[in-house]
Amino acid sequence: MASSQPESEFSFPSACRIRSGSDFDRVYAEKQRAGDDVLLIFGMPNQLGISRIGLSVSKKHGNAVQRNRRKRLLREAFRLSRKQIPLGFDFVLIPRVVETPTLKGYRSSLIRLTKKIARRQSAPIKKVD
RNA sequence: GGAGUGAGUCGGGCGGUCGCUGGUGACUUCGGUUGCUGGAGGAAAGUCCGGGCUCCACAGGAGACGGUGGUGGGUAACGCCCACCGUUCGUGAGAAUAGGGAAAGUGCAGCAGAGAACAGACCGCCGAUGGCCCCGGCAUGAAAGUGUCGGGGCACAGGUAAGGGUGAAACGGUGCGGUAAGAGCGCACCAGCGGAAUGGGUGACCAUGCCGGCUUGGUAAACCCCACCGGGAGCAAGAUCAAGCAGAGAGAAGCGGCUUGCCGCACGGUUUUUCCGAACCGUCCGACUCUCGGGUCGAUCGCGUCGAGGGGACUGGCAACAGUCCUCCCAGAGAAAUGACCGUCCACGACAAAACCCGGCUUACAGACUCACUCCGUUU
RNA sequence: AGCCCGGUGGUGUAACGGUAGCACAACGGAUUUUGAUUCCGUCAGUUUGGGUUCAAAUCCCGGCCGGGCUA
Repeated sequence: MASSQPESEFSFPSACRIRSGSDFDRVYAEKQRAGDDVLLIFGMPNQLGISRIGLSVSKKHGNAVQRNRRKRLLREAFRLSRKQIPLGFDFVLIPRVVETPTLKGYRSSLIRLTKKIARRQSAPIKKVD
């Protein structure tokens, strides 16, 4: 990802998503996690210089519409908060079962928990301010 | 105006900002950037049927197993749809209907009840006939008695399914005759069953009268019989390419002889060494290279411009639907695209999101609207 | 996404179409100084809606819930 483009700060290209099952398994195997009332996050550093997210929404959240709703809110939260999220990590986001999820809640949890994981990692990480 | 029945349509709108994604054009440092444009449903759902498509299997027939079950149409096909018939429900518009066969055969019916399937006598009724008892007459006899006729009684044999009660169901109903009491025992009408006939209908079936024996029950979503249909699996099907790993063959650097572990020659390495030559070791495995077929991760196709497609008009048909012409191209992802925020309007937005594609069925659903029809009330 | 199973008290399980049993658990009582054990009793169920049948946990058709297999 050394190439630089005039890409908007709020964009969300497909390169920022974890796409393969082996990547998911690696993140789970690292067992670095942080959580609160609305979210549970697994994380580990990658060597890409960019942070990626993967989503895992269980059937407990309801039907396909309810599950899609939560995934979209999480993606939106990530997209709008990319400046505040540490770079160079793979995160797997698992929402907890909540009746009415909100974008605000997901954004604040996402920022707080990803920073928590990044701080915990002893490996040298560069942060965005 | 109220209540309702049936069929159908829609299922938040508009504007802005930031994003995602397919197609296409331009630019490109080949990473992308950018213009235009498309981007969930009536059920996308449940996966209950039917097809297309793909692979596997496959001579034909019968049987087994499974499914369907009024009739006639529609359809690629169906368990779907349309029209009609029968039955049941509703004042009605209409609704529901797995609706072939029980006089092919087998089985089943708890409890209650007297009796439950070519049934049955508990109470009741009768007791004509037979039996027993009493009284009287006559005959016979010396008498006891016996026989016979008449009258009365008992309810013993027995007769009786009209009445009671049980049950989901009790072997037709009403009336007259009949009888000891009764009974389709006889007759009339009604209901039901069977038969042939006439008329209508393609048909299911309907209508009409006639004849028959007087009755032959229920259950096949029990086994079964009859008719018709069905090969199996499913896009995680399947096809192409193919890291890695494993396999086979060949090569580099081995062949020959026989006494089968030795000899001969060839080659490679080490030592001695300028070279030749000599001595020793090796030419076994492994590694390496090439080829081959199979094939995992992954990639591409399947896969969405072309379909049993959508819209419109006309024609045929009661309709489902079919035909002709014109017109349109209308989601295509792959950890999986439609979202977020702001403003604004209103009946404040239900159920719910494609994953190979179609035709149905079933189930969920805030509300809004259209058409046709029925009943009740009011006015004229 | 496709395919395939199952559902009986709180739990584990029985029941040719004919009164839904059994064990454990829970509760109450007796025995015991108390508790355990033992004995007696009580409570509680066919996942749900229809249909067939005189009668359905059972047969048939939908819904709901749970589980499994296929990369």
